Amino acid sequence: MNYTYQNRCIRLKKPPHFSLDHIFHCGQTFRFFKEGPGYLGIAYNRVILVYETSDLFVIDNTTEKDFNQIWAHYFDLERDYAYLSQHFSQDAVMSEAISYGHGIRILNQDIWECLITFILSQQNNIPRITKIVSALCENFGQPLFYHGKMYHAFPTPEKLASLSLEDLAIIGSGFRAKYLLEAAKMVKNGEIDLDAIKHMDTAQARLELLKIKGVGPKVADCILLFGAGKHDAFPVDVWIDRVINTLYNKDQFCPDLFGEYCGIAQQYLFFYGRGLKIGK
DNA sequence: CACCAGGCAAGCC
DNA sequence: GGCTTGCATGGT
Repeated sequence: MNYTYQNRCIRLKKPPHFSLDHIFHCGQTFRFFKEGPGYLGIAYNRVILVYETSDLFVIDNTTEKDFNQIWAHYFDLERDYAYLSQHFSQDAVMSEAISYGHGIRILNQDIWECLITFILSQQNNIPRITKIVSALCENFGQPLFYHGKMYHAFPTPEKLASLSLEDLAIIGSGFRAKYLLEAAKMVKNGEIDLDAIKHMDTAQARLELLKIKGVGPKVADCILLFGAGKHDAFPVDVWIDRVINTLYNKDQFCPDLFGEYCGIAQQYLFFYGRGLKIGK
């Protein structure tokens, strides 16, 4: 990949179909926040500051090694979104959705973080999910420092498994707290092997995730798509359901319409449906 | 006040 | 198997 590196800062030519605003506002991650010209975020126990210009994508506070081992994959830079956009656009609704949400990419996030944040997402709204995840990290995550300011990593399974319901009350997650603790214990004691799940085929990985209380079909699909690199997972939430009912013939709609990358198509449909309040 | 939020588990039939 | 109901909390 063609980039320059100087002063803990990676600069590369902005990939086609790349928009930080849309990447961070489509509800896939809850750990990036608008700051100055770009976004400050925490992932993989690191703080980064990212921004884009008309022709550059810049990642600050990193190293060449981290860029190559973490961030290039995190931002899905190796994938040909131009081809995918063109492919999806054969469908008229998708063509509109892609135009509306141009530049969305599916981030490759840590699967443990996805498991917990999407358990928290059920029957909840995005601003409040963000608030709860922030409280979770601030109270139980390892401190990280950037420009003299303190941030927090996502808490480990071991840390979360060591907590009680009373400890967790402070994050205000309501009835979901018991699911969090149980999930953390299953990961800690090896009953659930998240790394193994990433190497299973999608159907088998899904069955594994469904063993966790608080993880149903929709949350499992979000974990598969955002945390396990399973781009054929197609999460159906209230917005996708409205889009299908409003803009497609419900009886005929099938995710396979978009093939092995239907999960990426889903993200465009979600952003489009939610943004325009389609079907509401 | 009622209603909703990137659903799910448990209880019914 | 499918259908219904309760669920914590905060925002509108």
